[in-house]
Amino acid sequence: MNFFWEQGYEAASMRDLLDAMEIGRQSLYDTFGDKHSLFLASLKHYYEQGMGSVVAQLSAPDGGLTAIEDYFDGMARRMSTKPYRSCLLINSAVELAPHDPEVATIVSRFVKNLRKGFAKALEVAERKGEARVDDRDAVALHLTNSAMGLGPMSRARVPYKDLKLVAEQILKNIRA
Amino acid sequence: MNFFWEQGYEAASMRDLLDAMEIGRQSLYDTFGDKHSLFLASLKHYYEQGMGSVVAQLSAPDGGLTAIEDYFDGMARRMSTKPYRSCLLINSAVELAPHDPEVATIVSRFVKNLRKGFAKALEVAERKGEARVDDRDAVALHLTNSAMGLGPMSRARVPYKDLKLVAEQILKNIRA
DNA sequence: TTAGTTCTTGACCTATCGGTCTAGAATAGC
DNA sequence: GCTATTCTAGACCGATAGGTCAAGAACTAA
Repeated sequence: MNFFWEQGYEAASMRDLLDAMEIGRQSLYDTFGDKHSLFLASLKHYYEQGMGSVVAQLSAPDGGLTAIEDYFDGMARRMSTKPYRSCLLINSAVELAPHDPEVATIVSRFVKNLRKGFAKALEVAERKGEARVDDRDAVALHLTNSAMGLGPMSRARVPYKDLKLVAEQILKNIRA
Repeated sequence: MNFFWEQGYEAASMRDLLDAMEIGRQSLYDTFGDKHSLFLASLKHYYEQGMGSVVAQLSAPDGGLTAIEDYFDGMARRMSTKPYRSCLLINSAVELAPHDPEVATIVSRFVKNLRKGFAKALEVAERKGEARVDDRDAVALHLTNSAMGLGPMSRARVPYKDLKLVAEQILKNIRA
């Protein structure tokens, strides 16, 4: 997963992956079948063990604006650590989704969940009086778009301080 | 250029490129050298003949808010036309920039110019009384991030009406 | 101890990758 | 009409891609 995350799908050769995983060739093929299946397993793992819980925290009943802030701060920080890997789901959306239906399905589900998460967080924030938005769904969509933007930004080597500035600006726009 | 734009760098084989370009194999190698040089030529062409002028229009002395609006509307529209190609510069940032210094340089220059363009448009908008922003550079950065977000969004098949909604929301945030 | 399973090693396979070479066809300039 | 350059067609190249096979090593359980 980490290797695909850094290198992308096509640029990661099975040789490199085997070296990185430090297992035997046959073990890998016995366990995962082929490269594409291995990638799908990686992407699902990333989603379920990684981003899934991060997205889920947006829907926390006591989250609200803090949950949104944590999301963007966390993303900005993760995006800016040593190997600039961006986010595997965003990378996959760009590189593979157009000609890989299975990847497209996973990516699409992620985007929908993220959008729902933001909508929920906004709802809580409104109830707590932290935010005031006229069209909650449109704002949730805008937040989703901003989240996706951080991927290309980090790969373009935009430094942490600027990503942090983006995160602050996003929050400023919805804060009451 | 169009083929790379749709398929990405690695996924586009020289065979496919030759078919798409409808020229002889040797003509291509004589003219461009190799695949990587061909790609760089494509990316530069895309930048100079395509995005360059779009970005430049942001700095138009009479642009202001309208220029920003046109930029996002245009992007949303272009992103949503038949083959969902996103933007070649954003695609390249994600797929290649981390391990391709030459691509990284072009992409980085693009991001900087886009940011400057937004800053200039905001300056004009403020002077015309169309917008009021507290930290112009931070807002420009935020707009840049939003622009980058449209790439992954379109590749994730988010429909036009939603991208349009994102564009409207962006404008709403800076309008006076 | 021993039988059965799992893991590792590395030789091996075919297909395709990017790229070269050559010889003929077309197209220019004069 | 002739020469020189450019383009095309397609055979060809080594390297490497993803993937298979077979045999031995290591571990597990009774």
